[in-house]
Amino acid sequence: MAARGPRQVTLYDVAREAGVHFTTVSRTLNGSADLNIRPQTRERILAAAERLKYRPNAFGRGLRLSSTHTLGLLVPSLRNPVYAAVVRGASSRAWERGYVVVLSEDSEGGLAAPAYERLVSEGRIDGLLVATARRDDPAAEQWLKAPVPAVFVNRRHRGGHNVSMREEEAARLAAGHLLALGHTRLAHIAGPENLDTAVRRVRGFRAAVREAGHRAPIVPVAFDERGGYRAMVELLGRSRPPTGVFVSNINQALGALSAAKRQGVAVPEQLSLVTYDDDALAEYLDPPLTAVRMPMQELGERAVEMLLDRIAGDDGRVDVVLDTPPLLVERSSTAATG
Amino acid sequence: MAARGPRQVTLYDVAREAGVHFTTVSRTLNGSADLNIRPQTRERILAAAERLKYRPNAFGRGLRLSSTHTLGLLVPSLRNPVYAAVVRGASSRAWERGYVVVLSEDSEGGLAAPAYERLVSEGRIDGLLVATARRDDPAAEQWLKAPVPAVFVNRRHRGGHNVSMREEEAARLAAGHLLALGHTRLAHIAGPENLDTAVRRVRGFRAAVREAGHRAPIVPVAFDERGGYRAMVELLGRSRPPTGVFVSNINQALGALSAAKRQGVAVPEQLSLVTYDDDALAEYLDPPLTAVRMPMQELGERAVEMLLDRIAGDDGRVDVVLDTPPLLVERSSTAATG
DNA sequence: GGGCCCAGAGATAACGTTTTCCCACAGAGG
DNA sequence: CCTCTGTGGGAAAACGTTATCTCTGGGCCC
Repeated sequence: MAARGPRQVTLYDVAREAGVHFTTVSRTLNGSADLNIRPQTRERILAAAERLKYRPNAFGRGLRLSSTHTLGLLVPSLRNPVYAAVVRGASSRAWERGYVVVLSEDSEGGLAAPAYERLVSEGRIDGLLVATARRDDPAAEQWLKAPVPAVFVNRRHRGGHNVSMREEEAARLAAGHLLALGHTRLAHIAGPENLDTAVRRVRGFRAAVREAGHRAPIVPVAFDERGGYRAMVELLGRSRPPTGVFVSNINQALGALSAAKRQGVAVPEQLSLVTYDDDALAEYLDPPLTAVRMPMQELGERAVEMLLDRIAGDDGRVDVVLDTPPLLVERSSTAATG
Repeated sequence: MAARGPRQVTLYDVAREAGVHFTTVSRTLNGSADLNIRPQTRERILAAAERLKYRPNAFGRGLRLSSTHTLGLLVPSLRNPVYAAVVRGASSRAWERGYVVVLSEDSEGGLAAPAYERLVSEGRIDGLLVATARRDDPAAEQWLKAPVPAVFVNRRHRGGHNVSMREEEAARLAAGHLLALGHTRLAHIAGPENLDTAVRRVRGFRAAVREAGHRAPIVPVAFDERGGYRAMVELLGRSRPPTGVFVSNINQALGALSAAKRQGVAVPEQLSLVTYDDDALAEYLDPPLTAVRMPMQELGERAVEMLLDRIAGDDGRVDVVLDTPPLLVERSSTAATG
């Protein structure tokens, strides 16, 4: 092995430098409750620690305290740019609190459960953020009675601790926008029916449409480009195709837009499109997509806070819904009916 | 705190169950070299471990072995879907090898260095994958002489261990495609000049164009939609605008395409566009983008392998270039010159 | 002046591993 | 009968922390 830098600085190194016992260093640095230390000694220790750039070894500390200062984060897919925002929010908030985040992607729906299983059974994490749970997921039940606390992100799980957003309202906002533009033949391209988050959007959309005295088809498909494409093809093939469509996810929106154009349907002239999930992406499509912006980064942050509370023993808040309201960002994919 | 499952199973638990000393369990499970153990005892131990689902505590083991079985991964931005593939490749390979990956995003160019600093100084990682280094990055130098080995991913750093792809060839492929279609007025929307990976693409593109007896402008901009947009506006504003453009990154391509359309330039009729980085995204744009597909997932996998070799003490391979050749995926954004 | 208390710090134990060393016992050989 | 050599496994130490318990002077009160 190539010669590398020196090994980590330990309490013993600092103690030697300061001329005290190593436990004294520990107590001083931790601001121990029964600290009876001469200011002068204290200064010497602090200076030594500073000079040597002492940082407590995470594994030594973890072993002693049986706390790892590490959180697990399970996300469905990193291909959805929106999850990048969740990851960012969670990582940065965790970082501020002295925690590290281990990410696990449930790309093809198989790795998350065993990955979690290993992280927990090896004692690597203090808690888990779950953004992947399906409604019928047996793994979710397992997480509930695991030795570490879990928080469901953007999912609501019975008996679990959840943090979510005002999704129904977001869907209402989108539907309301289309209705206000004079559209009466609406439709919703939804996510999988076993995803709580998708169901909530459906609920909001449906309620808004019904209140306006209309009915609208819901087409549930996978949360990706392909799903959106197929759903749009299906909708446009109907005898009375919709003139206003609310799409449940940005990847789907890309597919839906593509399908409309290939079928020769002009957006927004013949078809208005609103998408859930705002992202820089939406701005650069043709036409730029009207979108409902959701506080994804904040979602990640709050989830971490809730999890840290639970780790600290405070299980008080069970369901958190973010205050931040959905924001409709109007671009050029929606227009008044001719 | 809510009552949760029992604490972790330790060697002592297994030992009690099997009726032996706990160190005997450890040696048996690890297949220790000097294991002189009665087959019958061995079976009893294995069965007990199985029954109790024993998994060694990562921190106890880490402390003893001074190895964490954790790798750090620094990526520039998760918004680029291509990095999602790198993350996936690295995570899955690491997982197979019994390692865990800690992701750190260098979103606004500030967090990566301190994040790394903390991971290393707290003894949390055995090695680091760096996909963020700029050519002039002072942090990169620091990583070279750090107490843990680093591997640069998709970057080549002097004095470092690097794994990269056939990027020059990829750029040649793109340029060659445009030339073969009869284009003579080419241009390249490049990435930042202080990124090794961007420079290599420029080099390949420039060489191919020169060999064909032409000259072509290079416009270096940020690796995002906005950068691509501005670069395209600039190119189209020239007195002799290009008819064939090679874009260095999928996010840029989105911006470039958007700019062309807003300027009323038809793609591919008046302008052919090829992008580096293939992604499902490209398929659903209008028109679907011709792209050069690169083995991003394999890049992540190989980087992990190289890093694990280094951790094991094998510093043999210094520069790895993936064999997998770039693949031109022809779609509808390129066409022969009228 | 003797006991007491308190400041100021050292000593010890424990977290869960792995590794090295050691010990007991059996059978064999002299 | 005594040592010698394996065999099968126990004992101890160490990794770097933190929490608790203990020790040592010196000053104070009575």
